[in-house]
Amino acid sequence: MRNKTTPQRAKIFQFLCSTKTHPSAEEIYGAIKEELPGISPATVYRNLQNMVSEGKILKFYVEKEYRYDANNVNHAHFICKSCRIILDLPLKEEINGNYFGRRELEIDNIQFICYGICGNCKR
Amino acid sequence: MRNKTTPQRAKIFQFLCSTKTHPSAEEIYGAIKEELPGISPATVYRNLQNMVSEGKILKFYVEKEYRYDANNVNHAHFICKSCRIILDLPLKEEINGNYFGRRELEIDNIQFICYGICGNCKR
DNA sequence: ATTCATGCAAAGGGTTTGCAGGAAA
DNA sequence: TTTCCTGCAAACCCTTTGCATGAAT
Repeated sequence: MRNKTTPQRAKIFQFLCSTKTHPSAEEIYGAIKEELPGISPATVYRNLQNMVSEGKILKFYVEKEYRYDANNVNHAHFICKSCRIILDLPLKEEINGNYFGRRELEIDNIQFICYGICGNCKR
Repeated sequence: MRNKTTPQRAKIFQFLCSTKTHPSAEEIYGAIKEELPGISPATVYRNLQNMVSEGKILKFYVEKEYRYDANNVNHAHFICKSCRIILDLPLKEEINGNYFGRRELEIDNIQFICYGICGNCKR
C-alpha cells in the first residue's frame, strides 16, 4: 500500500468529508486537534498533500492559503466576495467531448472559481 | 487620480500586454529590470497589486506563485501538466443570465482553470 | 529488521510591509 | 509643502523539510 491509513490520516479525511466549508489546512488542524491533541501541523499538511496526489481530495488556492475539498468530482466553486462563503457548483457538461476535445486539450482536473455576491448577501 | 502612472508602472503594464505567457511577478521583475535596472521587486509587486485592485489585470495562483494576465475579460485558462504552458480559453456563454442567475449568484470575476495535456505534448 | 508516518523545530520562499528619500503636482 | 511612489531591507506567514522517534508488518 502506498500511504498507510493512520488515525491522523483517517480523522483528517473524515473531517473533510463531514464539512462543506472548504477549510484551510489551519482550520483542519484546529478541528483535528480536538480529538487528537498531539497531532502536529506537519502531519496535517503531509496527509493533505498525499490525498491530493492520490486524487482523493481537491485543493485550490484562495487568498493566501489552500482550501481543501473532499468532493473530488469535477466542479466549480462560487466565492462570495462579501461573506467569503465557498459554494460548490457542479459542472454537468461533458467537457472533454466538446470545446476542449476539438482543440486537442485533454482535461483531467478543473478549477473554476467564480467570485461575486451570493443571494444572502445581496438581500 | 488614485495611482500615479510612473515609468515603472507603465513598463510593467506594457510588458504584461506584450506577452501571453501569464508571467509570475518574478518573471515580470526580470524582464523590467532589463530596461529599468534600478527597479525593485517591491515596486513590481505593489504595482501588480494595484492594477489587480483596479481590475486592469487579472491574477491567479498556480503552484506556489501568482500569475498575471493583462487580459481582464472573463476567460478560463488551460494549463498543460506536461509543459506547463498556460493558454487562454474564452468563455462565450452569458454567465450571469443562466445557471448563476437562477441561484441569485452575481458573478463579477471568474477563474476557470483546467489542468491537462495539450496537443503538442500529446504528440 | 525494515519500512514508513509522526512530532518537533527549523528552513523555505513568494509576497508584503516599514521607512527614509525623492519625484511630482 | 504635500502627496505618494520608489528602493532597500526586514518581516510575514503558510507550507515544506530534516531528523530522530516510534508504530506497524
